[in-house]
Amino acid sequence: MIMRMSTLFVRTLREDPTDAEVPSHRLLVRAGYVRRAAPGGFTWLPLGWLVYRNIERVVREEMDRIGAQEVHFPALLPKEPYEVTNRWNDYGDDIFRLRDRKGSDFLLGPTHEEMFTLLVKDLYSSYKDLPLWIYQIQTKFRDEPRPRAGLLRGREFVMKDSYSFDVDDTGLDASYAAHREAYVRTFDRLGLDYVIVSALSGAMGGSRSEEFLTPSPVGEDTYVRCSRCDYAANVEALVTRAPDPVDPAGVPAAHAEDTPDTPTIETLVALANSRDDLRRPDRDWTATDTLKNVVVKLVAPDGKFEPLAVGLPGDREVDVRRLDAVVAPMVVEPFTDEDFAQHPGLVRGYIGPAALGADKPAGVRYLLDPRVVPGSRWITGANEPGRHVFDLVAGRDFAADGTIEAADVREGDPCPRCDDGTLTMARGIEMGHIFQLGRKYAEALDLKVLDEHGKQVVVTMGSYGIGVSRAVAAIAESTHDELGLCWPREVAPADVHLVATGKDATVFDAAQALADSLVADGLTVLYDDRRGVSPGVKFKDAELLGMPTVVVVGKGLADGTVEVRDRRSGEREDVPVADAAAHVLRAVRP
RNA sequence: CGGGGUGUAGCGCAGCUUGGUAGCGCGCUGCGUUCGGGACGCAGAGGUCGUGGGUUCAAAUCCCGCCACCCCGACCA
Repeated sequence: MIMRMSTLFVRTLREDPTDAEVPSHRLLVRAGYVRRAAPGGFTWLPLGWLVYRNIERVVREEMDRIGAQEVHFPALLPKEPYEVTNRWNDYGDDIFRLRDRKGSDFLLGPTHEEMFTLLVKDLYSSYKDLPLWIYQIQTKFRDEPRPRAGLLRGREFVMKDSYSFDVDDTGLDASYAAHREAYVRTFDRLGLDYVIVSALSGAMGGSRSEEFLTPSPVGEDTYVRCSRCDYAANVEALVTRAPDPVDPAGVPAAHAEDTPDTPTIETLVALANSRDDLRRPDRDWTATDTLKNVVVKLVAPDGKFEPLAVGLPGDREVDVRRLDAVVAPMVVEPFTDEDFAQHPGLVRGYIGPAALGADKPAGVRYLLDPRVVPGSRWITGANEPGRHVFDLVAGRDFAADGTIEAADVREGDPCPRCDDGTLTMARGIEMGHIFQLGRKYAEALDLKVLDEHGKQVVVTMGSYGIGVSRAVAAIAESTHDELGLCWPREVAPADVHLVATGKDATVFDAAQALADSLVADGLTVLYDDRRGVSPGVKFKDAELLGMPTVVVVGKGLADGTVEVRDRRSGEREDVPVADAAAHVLRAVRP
């Protein structure tokens, strides 16, 4: 195929659009790949659509390779299946709901677990039919509170979502592994750098789950990696390494002390170190010795809420993102003055374990950070203004309703998997997510098959997503340079950008002949055949548009040569016209 | 949802304080010159000044509401 710059539906911009902040958004708009059409919605122009389709092709080929079969659902879906699984409510304001003329409720699909489950139920009823892997590449709709960063977070986007159906857990493991392999191959082919991290399954429910993240400063996910082993996790899914339980023998009985004007950890520690009767003989008290109890409100999708107390070492903060991820679909809100007024048992600034727990009068569920192990010794609130308890021992003096992962994660924290590794943090763009759903949807929607003994068994499922439209931006993000876009060969809109410079007709004749020859070899060519456009403009455009190989036919033609450039490395080489086609072919298909 | 900023031609911006003919650069059209790193001259086309209301003889400009975009926070595959 040949595309001519003189007729191509594109307009490159000399200056950056002001509403675009992240590089991929800026460059995709500047280079004429996409245009914003709606809040969180983009129009694909020819070059952008070519990249999009290339990515889609790679994704499709790798799904087909493992034996997944492509289907296609409507985007406009009925409410009922989503009511059965409760997601009509659990998704909250994130789904687009609409009503038809008869008053029936519909939604624009944010994801399709329910529909896939019902489709399989509709057609299959025997273990002999399983495993089954089906997928679609479909536009999804989510009413994001704040679309941002161009294609990276829109309200309308394209996702490849696939679903596996197995009769037992062993089968699910195999399906999961097959998809994981397919994703590895897909992202390798797309030329994306990626990290596979442990993840939470969030609103989807289920157990094992991993995300494919492309490291990027503009990414919205934070992940950790171990400095020694291969542990990697989204911070939301990080499991804290708990210290070993300690023997509390020798710790004095708990005793409450007057600690006036110590509403914060800092003031408490300072006071404890400044008073002879409270000072530790062996060392100073630190924030790590204190047990901070933070109360928040958990709000359910239906608006009902309950208080939750989180107990954690005083040097840690509650990370709302982590807490939120753990309590989904409930959301975390601050515990306000009015809320404290409703719970007189909770003394702001001096809350202690004695008042907390589902079984206590206040009835506040109490969950502990994993670092608060049995036998550990704490300074904490005495539930009276200006008083704290010392030498309160976990397990001996107080208990909680369980543990929770809600404390902030820091660089240098110990690795939860190996003994001497520490964690480093980075940001990434979520490109893919694979998880084992288990039987949640099959149970809710009653998807069962007969096993070999003639018994009804609930099917177990996996769900696997790739952000196809997001990948366009993610690849642009991770491959561009200061000159413009810089596509990997597999996804570039054309193999070769052929630039003819000057006004000499023989140059254009030679360029046309070379273009024809390359096309005959099966390459796609973007040919800058514009007359009267100065060479500088054409070179700048070629760099901005980002085809991997640029061929310049111009002044060298007098000596019988053309120039072949590699967009990424910037290397240039003059080659005889007669060898040009073969040379380019080798560059494109090494 | 809270705080801040911005909406004027396809893109980037000035004009608003102090109300009175809507401007500049790029891009676009025509003619001529130029032709390997975003050329030049001349002549043009193109704008409900985000939107709805208000004040006024008169509103891009002043006042109020709404919408959109960007940033920070909150929230979010």
